[in-house]
Amino acid sequence: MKIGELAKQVGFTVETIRYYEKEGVLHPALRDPANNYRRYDHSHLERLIFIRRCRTLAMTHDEIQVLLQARIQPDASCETINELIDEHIHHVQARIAELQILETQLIELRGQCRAAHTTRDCGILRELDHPTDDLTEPAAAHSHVPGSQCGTGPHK
Amino acid sequence: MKIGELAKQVGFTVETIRYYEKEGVLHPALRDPANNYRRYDHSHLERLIFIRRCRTLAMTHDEIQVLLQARIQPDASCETINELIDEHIHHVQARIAELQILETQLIELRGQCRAAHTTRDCGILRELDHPTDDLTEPAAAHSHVPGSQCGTGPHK
DNA sequence: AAACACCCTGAAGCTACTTTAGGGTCAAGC
DNA sequence: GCTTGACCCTAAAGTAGCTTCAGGGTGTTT
Repeated sequence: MKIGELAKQVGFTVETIRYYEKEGVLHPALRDPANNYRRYDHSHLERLIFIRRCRTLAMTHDEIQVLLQARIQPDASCETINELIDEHIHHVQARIAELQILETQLIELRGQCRAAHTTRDCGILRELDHPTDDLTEPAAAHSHVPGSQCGTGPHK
Repeated sequence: MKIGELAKQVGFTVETIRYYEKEGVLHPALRDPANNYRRYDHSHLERLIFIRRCRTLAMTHDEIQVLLQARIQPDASCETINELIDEHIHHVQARIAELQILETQLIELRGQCRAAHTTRDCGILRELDHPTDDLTEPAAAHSHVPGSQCGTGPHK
């Protein structure tokens, strides 16, 4: 199977798959001696599906590496895995909580200016200029689950 | 006021303030001719507090630039501002919804392995290996409010 | 005069990719 | 046999919003 075919089957772009190889998340493919094209088999496909599932669950490459490592040690305890998932759930929950606070603040801010008039009289700007509540930490500061401005592009 | 003093007052690091100047978010400071140190006055402080408030609300630098621009055109309509905030609220809400789906999926996954045993029998790994539900898009794909792996470091 | 806190610059690192630039391969159609 | 278009390759730079590093000057205190 060539890389384009594999990409189609797992729902990554060709570039992403090559990137994964470079980063060591995916084992290097064998090359066709005739043209240097990468050749993939079923094991690559399985591994990529695994990786895709993990990314869908918003795990980092580090976390995925831990899981992939565990996967090839069938006799080891799976406690590490359970802990990893638990921690990850906590990250996600923390991020949700942060964003909900953010949502509340934004809605309140929006309420400062219901009708459109000049910026001079805009309650939103006024509020941003002279915060009534204290300067809290930026919302995205401490979670590994991101805050508000990173993942712009699509995956395919 | 020197940069360290300013940093302390607004809650950014010195490096962040220098970065903002380089990026054009903050106007360049005057320099002390004796030692080339940056000198700040009250207007810089106000502007930085404004920026900090916006970042706390998880706005991008582009969004902040729009607001800063509006702030110096007191006779213009503030409709742009209202729309910007509305859109931003939608981004945040979309992100929350995505993360809540993610949370559900993770908790269900976690439920596949309640007791610690060998990885061979770990329900979590089994589930990741052979996804029962279809391969959906990664959770962070389409929102400008990030998904799960960007904002690692603290702000101060 | 040494120690230490503070200031400066420019460049690289971070995450997980995407985009760009420049070029080779292969099958089909004229 | 030659072009067209789909596919493959690499290396490097760009994305967002900083942080960290390397290397060096300034200023106050002891």
